[in-house]
Amino acid sequence: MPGRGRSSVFLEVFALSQAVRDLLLTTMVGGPLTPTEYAFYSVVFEAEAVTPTEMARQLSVPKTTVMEYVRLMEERSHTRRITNPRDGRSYRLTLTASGLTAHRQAHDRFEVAYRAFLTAFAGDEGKAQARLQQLRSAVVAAATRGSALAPPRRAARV
Amino acid sequence: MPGRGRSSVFLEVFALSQAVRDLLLTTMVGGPLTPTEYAFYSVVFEAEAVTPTEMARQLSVPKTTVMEYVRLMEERSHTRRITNPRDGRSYRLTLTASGLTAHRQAHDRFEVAYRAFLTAFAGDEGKAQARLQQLRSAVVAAATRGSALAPPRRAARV
DNA sequence: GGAGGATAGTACGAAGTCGTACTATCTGGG
DNA sequence: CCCAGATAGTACGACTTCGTACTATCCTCC
Repeated sequence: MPGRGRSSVFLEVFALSQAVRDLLLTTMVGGPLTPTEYAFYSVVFEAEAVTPTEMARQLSVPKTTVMEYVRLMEERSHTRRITNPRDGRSYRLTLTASGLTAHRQAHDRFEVAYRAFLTAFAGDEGKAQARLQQLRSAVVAAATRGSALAPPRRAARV
Repeated sequence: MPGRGRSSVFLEVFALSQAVRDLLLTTMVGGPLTPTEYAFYSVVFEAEAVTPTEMARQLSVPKTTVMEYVRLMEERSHTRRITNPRDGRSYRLTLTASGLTAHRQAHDRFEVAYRAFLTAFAGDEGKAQARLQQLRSAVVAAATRGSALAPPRRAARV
């Protein structure tokens, strides 16, 4: 019998992400971007130009969610599409001038929260980030193997 | 100028939580509980008896979200209220027999995913969990200080 | 070089999650 | 004892996020 288990890494990840969300919400309120929006803008910003699918991969988020934010960014004229001559299905996104401005302004607020966090965190930021990436790699690997073995969502008959 | 920043711990936390969510969704589908439901059930299970507010604190989740899950659990008769003679506003929750059964069944599926993760993760589970808790503590601390200084949501005039 | 399967993006509707505002109860000081 | 402020839970509506199903384009190998 499980008894009073020591919980799990996954439960702690869940709680951690909620805490981050909460912190950023209170800090970034009043700015041009919500925390989640800022995350998507940042991916476009750092990559210079990305496809929606690539964004989904980098954030481990479903495509449909990405598309919702793409829609939002375009509605604000914060992003522009670059057609990909190599692939007619796809396109790449970049931030427009106003998109860059919004990102920078949001970044300033983000930095306030982030610095408060770093102050409270007695540890190596780089190491922490590396460990998180390691965890995610393992989770993604587990998901990949799992879906390779168990997934027949629709039945994969021979 | 930020250039192509190395991203941040927060962005990685976001991506990690999404990856976990994705893994658990595919693994726990077909079971009695969704991954998030399982999280809430687990808190009640491990604590024997908890108040909604305590659940919110443990998971860093808003009270309203907790209440939605409490409603769900009660609708299924998976939980029971224990009135608190000390505090008439509050009550504590415990899992009923059927609630325990659902939790155990969901737990079995959860374990499959969790073991797949542990296999892929070449590291110390306990340490990883401890580091995550450390991160959360820092985030919560930053949020607390922040709200103590900046928050006047309504204006805190003297 | 054409058919079959995979992949990129889209449309649409539904479920999950949450913020705001409110009521009831508790607690501490006058 | 009672008032003021704080805290526990609730009601309600809105926004976020997502799953499913679909179309268009690409790839590959016969």
